[in-house]
Amino acid sequence: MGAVEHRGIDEGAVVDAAQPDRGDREVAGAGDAQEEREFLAGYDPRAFDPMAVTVDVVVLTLRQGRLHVLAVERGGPPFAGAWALPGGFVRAGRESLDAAAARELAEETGLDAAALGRVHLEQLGSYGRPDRDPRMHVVSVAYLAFAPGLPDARPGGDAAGAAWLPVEAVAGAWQPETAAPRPFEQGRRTGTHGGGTGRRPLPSVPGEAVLAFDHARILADALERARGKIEYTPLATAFLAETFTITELRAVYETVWGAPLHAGNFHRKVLSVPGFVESTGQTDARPGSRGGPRARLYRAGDARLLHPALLRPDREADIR
Amino acid sequence: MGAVEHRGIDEGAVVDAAQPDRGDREVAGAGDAQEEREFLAGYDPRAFDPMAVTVDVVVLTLRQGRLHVLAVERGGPPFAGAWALPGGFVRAGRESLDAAAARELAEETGLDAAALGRVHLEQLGSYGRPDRDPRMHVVSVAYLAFAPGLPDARPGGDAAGAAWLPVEAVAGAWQPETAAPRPFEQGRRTGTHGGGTGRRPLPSVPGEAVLAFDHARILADALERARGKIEYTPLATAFLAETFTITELRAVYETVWGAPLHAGNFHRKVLSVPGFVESTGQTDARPGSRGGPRARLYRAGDARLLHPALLRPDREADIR
DNA sequence: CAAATAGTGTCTCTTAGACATTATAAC
DNA sequence: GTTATAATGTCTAAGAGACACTATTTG
Repeated sequence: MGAVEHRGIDEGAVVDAAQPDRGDREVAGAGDAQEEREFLAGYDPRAFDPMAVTVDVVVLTLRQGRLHVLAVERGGPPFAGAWALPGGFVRAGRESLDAAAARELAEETGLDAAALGRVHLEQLGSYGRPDRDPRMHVVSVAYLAFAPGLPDARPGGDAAGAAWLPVEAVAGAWQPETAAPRPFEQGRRTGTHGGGTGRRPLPSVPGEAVLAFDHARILADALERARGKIEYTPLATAFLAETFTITELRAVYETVWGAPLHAGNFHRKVLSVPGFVESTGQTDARPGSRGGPRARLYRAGDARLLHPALLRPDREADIR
Repeated sequence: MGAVEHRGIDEGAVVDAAQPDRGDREVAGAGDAQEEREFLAGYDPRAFDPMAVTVDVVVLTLRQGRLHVLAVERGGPPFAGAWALPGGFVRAGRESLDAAAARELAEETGLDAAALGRVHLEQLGSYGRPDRDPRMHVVSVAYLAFAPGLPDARPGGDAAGAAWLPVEAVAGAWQPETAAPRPFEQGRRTGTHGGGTGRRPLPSVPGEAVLAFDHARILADALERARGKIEYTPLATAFLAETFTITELRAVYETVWGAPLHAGNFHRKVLSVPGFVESTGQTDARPGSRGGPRARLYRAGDARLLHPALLRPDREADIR
């Protein structure tokens, strides 16, 4: 993704010689249009191989100038004791995917409705390799959340523990081995991450947290989405309190992108994009600890897209 | 999605006062890490409310200078006789989501592996409102495909018919009522499209095709994704044959974006972006029917991202 | 010949980015 | 005073877009 999106890659691949083998189809009978009621009355939802649907949420926040992800310690098998993304099964027939993600987010963060109202939550993508969970075929719909500074994590639900992990300390997340777009799922499985076997991932560099299932892959995709998203939306403000300084906003970009930005140019750019931030007229109560004038305070503007977008530095290198 | 993604909006919302009610959690027992094997042996996948997972594919192509989407006529209930996106149930335990989408694509288009290799296929997003399918809670993982000119559609699988529908002729797809980002699913249901009740959608403007389920919403999201995707990737070439002229490429952009582009500037821009197209040294065998020089032929280059990206005209208007 | 199209050249305006400068505060 | 930071100004290069122009083909 380039300047104007010079934006993150969502996901993409070319079909590599799909092999359409015949199989079961679901729609039973060929009743008339009128008699759908009868059809539905006799419909047996358990006639298929069972599948489960979960939501997993990648909650990102900034703590001490570093990007952190919320992780839970699994209290039961599979992967008992391992770190995982917070998530859980969707309640069949009772909630939508978005509602399930919002519920998991609320449960695991322990935030009240007011605080949750400032959290950005969006769907990231779905992950459905048959072997990604050893119990059964589980399709996980991953969500991505941007949260402002939050209190220490506390276990919610069945989790044995919860913690904010620095994303650089998660194996395979910050710098995924594959700079290339994700290879088509059904094809080659040469990559090492993703826990493709459903077994516990192999130990990695000491000090690095290893995530259960394919959650390292999900986190890597989430980080790439986040990097792209703040280019063309004002969602970097979702990492900050209701009012913030331009310097704090710049710190968000520098942390998420992992690259320093020019303070002066960034400042002018942010103020020039319509609707990105609006002035509060206030100045920061706690001035810089090492001198300097009090910074002005801003709040998020009403724009939902940045135009022109911000440009991530040094994109030429990884274009191809 | 902006310039560099001035790119399409993927999806996003703010959690509006989620209501976390307690409920069943899935992970049974709290066995030791060592005994996962025993746990799995006694694991009953049917212990949950049943859910089904389908894939639906939005196959876009250009025919006679208009954007078309592949649709099938449903052969059985629900929505028997109505148009729908091609798709079907994922084979539990036997295929990944990507594989299921590729299989459906192959079945419904009838293309061979060679032709499929030129089709771009990517995951679009998942749709999981509990009432989107009257049979049961069905989560649909939607995929988006860009295909070059294809033969007439023919029914595959259980479909009663298949056709390429001009997207402007599909109710609620080309210009969705909500210019705003999709409202959070669990919240307000004021919109008219999506077939939220699970019943057959209400009749719309005569001559407009009405899609079953929430497929109009999926198609609308797919079109927005497509509009953004061709800004920062060279995937517009996926709509064309292996070799093409710059004018043909421009027609793709004009059709997908629904806006005319300046021929001269577009030409220079395309040739200036590294890796977008590469020359074949050939010229078009069939020159323009109304005069003019023979156009040079190009093929897709090796870039996966365009840098700098192409800019969609007139984005200022719909920023907020 | 006229008309239409492919491809290139020229100019202007906007923007990104490098860098300098001024102002304000802590020490 | 020195040092650090906030905020603004200046300059250059690149790119977008408007427009003009030439070349090549059909009829």
